[in-house]
Amino acid sequence: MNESLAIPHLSAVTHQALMSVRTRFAPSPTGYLHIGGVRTALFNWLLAKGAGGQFLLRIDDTDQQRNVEAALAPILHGFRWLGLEWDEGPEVDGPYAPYFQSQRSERYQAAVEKLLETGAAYRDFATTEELTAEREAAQAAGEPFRYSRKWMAETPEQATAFEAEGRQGVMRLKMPTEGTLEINDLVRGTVKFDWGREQDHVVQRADGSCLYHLATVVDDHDFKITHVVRAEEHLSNTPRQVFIAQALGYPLPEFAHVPYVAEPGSKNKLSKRKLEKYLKNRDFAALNNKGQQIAERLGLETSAETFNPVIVDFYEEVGFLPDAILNYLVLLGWSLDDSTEEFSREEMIQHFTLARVNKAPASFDAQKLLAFQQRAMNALPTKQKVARSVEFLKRAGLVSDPPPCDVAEYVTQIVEAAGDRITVFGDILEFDDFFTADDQLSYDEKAFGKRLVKPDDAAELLTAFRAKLADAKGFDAESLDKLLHDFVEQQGIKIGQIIHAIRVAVTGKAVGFGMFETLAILGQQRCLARIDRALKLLADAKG
RNA sequence: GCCCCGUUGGUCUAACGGUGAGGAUAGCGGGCUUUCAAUCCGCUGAUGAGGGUUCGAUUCCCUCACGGGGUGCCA
Repeated sequence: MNESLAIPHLSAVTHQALMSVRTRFAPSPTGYLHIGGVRTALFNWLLAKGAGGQFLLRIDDTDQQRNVEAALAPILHGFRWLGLEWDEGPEVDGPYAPYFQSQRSERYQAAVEKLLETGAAYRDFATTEELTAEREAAQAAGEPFRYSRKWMAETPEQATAFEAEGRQGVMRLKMPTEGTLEINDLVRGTVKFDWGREQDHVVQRADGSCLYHLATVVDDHDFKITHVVRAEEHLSNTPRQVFIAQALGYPLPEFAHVPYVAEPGSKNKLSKRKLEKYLKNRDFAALNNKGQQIAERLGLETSAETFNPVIVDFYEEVGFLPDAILNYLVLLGWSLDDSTEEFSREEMIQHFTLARVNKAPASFDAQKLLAFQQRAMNALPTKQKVARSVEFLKRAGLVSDPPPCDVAEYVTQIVEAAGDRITVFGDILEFDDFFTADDQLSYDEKAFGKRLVKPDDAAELLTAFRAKLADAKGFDAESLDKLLHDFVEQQGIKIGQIIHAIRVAVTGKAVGFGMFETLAILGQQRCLARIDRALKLLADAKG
């Protein structure tokens, strides 16, 4: 063994340990997890996992909301459901706890004091009115606003004097007045800013509470974040954060500003507040309706504000597969090449790079999401499809809980016959006719009219076919296929003249999957019972 | 107003300065069929505008338009 082999190996390990990639996502506890936020979080997660590093969750609750815990729970739940586990953060903690900004005030206070000491910040006593006046004057003069620092207190004497006037002091950054800042953004490349255009931002209010920009810089440093990957709306905020970091003597993290996820069919940022507008988008509305229908069958108490395709909970309730959502989302702003579309979790981790993240926002496309879901669902083994479908059936009250012992077998037949008609697990509920008692089956009025009432020979044919069914020896799909075809030949009719009537009679619906599978699954007794009932209803209808 | 970022079919995207601008999804037409779905075959559809640089521009530069962000004691 020679040394030249051993040494590089060792140093590579050391290097990796030192340079361990740490990323974070910083949600505010708003009570729900936004799909656009998840996409940004996913990029962070992928970057960290791909480098063997850590992904952390930090809670931006500087606003001190009253019920942080309740508002945070759905967010954490959403991350877990998607399988975006965090290495450090709420509930799992970690070496740099606490991970809640509301609990880190002392850290921010210490930073403010240091900024003051080094002259990077100053106490300011301007009133809101005075600042507004300055702003308006600058605007009237057509000049960019820059605070005059008239009420800046650089000595304790000055501060005392201002306080004597009844003024309250805040802490402001003393920003450079000239020069340029160049940052090398991992997505956007070199971006230049003019220091002279930056404001003396407030970092601490009169009541001692600190603002976001200060807090985020301190936290990212404390948590040893190496890559700040966030939405592009923060790009313009970066200079002030760089200033704070440098003033505190922190090394700068890498920055990557990723585009936001846009509204369906537009380039506006996707927001939870404009749902009404999105519902005018056909595809978005279709997805939403699908969800609402499933929710209704499940008996969920939903409202448009808390249950819609912008919110991650929606997908869980309706029965999407997390991997399908991630696969769709990763392609919203990132691509590997000109043709690869399908990625497992591991493949995403393996291939993701910031260099191939797009600069332009990408619109949320409900149809394409559904297409990814469809594909993932088709690839799922029947056994898993059945297990999840049974859960949904139980929740909808269509099978009792605990289910009868043969439920899995029964549902397996349905799932297999349904094939790709099941896009999300909630779709199983559309086949409720397999789970209702024969004398409770409800008939679609339109279908009943068109296929049973209207054709003059419906009752006659159905009665004749019922007799055949009653005598049937085998009741599997293949035998039934033959049975019906023989019947049709005997009667000298086309199959279309009877098969729709049969479908409506036994399922109550105009559409469904293969007729023979349907009959076979229901079994002889139930088919006969349902046909009898349909014939009776038909007779009543014809009066 | 000023500063920063962006702009390829409806949508997501690909294209060392040299491709018939490729793929996906959607749409349309047709076949198959007992309905729906699926499937098969075929088709429509894009480089925001204008100037440069270049033998050659989606790609580089400038101007404009449009969209987004910042200019907050919001995050």
